[in-house]
Amino acid sequence: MRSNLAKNSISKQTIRRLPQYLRVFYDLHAYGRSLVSSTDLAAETGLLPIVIKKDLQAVGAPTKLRAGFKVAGTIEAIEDFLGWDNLNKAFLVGAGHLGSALLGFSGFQNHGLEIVAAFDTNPEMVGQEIHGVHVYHTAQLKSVIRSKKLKIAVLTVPDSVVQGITDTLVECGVKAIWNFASVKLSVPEDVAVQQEDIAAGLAELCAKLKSN
Amino acid sequence: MRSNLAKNSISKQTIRRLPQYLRVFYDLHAYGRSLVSSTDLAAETGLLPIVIKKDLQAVGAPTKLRAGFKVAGTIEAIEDFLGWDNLNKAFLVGAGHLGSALLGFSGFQNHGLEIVAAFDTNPEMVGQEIHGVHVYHTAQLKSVIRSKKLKIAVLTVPDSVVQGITDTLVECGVKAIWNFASVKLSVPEDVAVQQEDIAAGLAELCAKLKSN
DNA sequence: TCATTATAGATATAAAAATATCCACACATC
DNA sequence: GATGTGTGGATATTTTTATATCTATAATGA
Repeated sequence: MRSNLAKNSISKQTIRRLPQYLRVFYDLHAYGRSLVSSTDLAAETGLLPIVIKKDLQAVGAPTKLRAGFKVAGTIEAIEDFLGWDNLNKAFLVGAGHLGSALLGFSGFQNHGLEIVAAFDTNPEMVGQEIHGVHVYHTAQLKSVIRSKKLKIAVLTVPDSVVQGITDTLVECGVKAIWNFASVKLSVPEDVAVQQEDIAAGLAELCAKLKSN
Repeated sequence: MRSNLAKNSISKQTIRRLPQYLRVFYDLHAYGRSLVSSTDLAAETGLLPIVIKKDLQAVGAPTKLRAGFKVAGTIEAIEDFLGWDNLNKAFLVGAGHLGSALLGFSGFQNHGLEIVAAFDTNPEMVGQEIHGVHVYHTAQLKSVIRSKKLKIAVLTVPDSVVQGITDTLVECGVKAIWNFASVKLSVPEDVAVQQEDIAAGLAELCAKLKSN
């Protein structure tokens, strides 16, 4: 029951490394470098040259023979692959600690994401601006999503309410959900969900610590 | 050049799923369930029964034949594996947006982590308490770490300063670093580093969105 | 008592990802 | 001009991870 779209078979791990490459290439570009080899990139990132070669090859990064990858062209290739060449409008539900932190993370501008609205149920929040983003009451979700035609949601709400909110979002035509709650979401097949679990990284760290 | 400690060969992916299992098992325990089958867990988590079986088997979770996994015993097994049965004292450097959000995340108490100090250079922050945690000036890093004998660091500082701070930490005997900055850290072999990259998840979401 | 059934356990297979090896090329150096 | 060298490209291999299949077991219920 897998996706029968070939989807060019670019691996999940490769995709997760792309932002890292992008940051390095931005730096190189700012420094005026026009070419960079996979061995140089390896020194910078801690990855193996072969991994880098294959990853960049996978997104069609342009090269110059015997000289490495073209910096400007590779940035374009990665941004194009991820759809980060244009800003996608998104909204955030749950303007608590984590939500506010995400709103304050200016880095999203470099990552194709522009958060244009936030929602919360806390009366003290509603009507405020957090880092320049207006906070609506969650009751207004439907009308705002529909009027602004938003398709991408960032969820930083408590576990207990996240499925209910998700159902509303799906109803409004939202097609991508970035979920920071620790609950698996039920959504139709055509809605993309990315589950974040902060504890997963901590577990990894603890396991490493133990084995040292 | 791989780790020649056999380290029981428990996979990284399995480790990353353990917190998810732990949450479900806490719930089951709270509801009074004493046994649960992998098929029930599959329905709850969205994972395949076979994955769950192998993961729990890997940490030595106790079972009852034909009836499933023992809830209380499995909690113990996972907590024991991750070292989450005791609270490990940790500290946080960089009490900005993300840092404050992490300090406010009470969930760490369930994840073996107790943040007992925070550090920042912002004079407005220093001396304050954020969610009950005292904020010291970063200049006091060495003395506080040494007097409290802290071994685990959470870094939510800007990319530009993270390596410098890391060097100080290593000098003070810190053995585990959870790094939220987007920079690969250079540390001695005996220091465990877990790199978090928020953009990796976003990249995954964007790729999924594209292929739908 | 006996067949049925749902379970973890064990083993086997498949898929994904990482890594190694070799090659043709164009630049630098002499 | 010749030659050595570092590059991405292509291919092959190994390792890791996910998934499928089969088995013995013990509770259940007729």
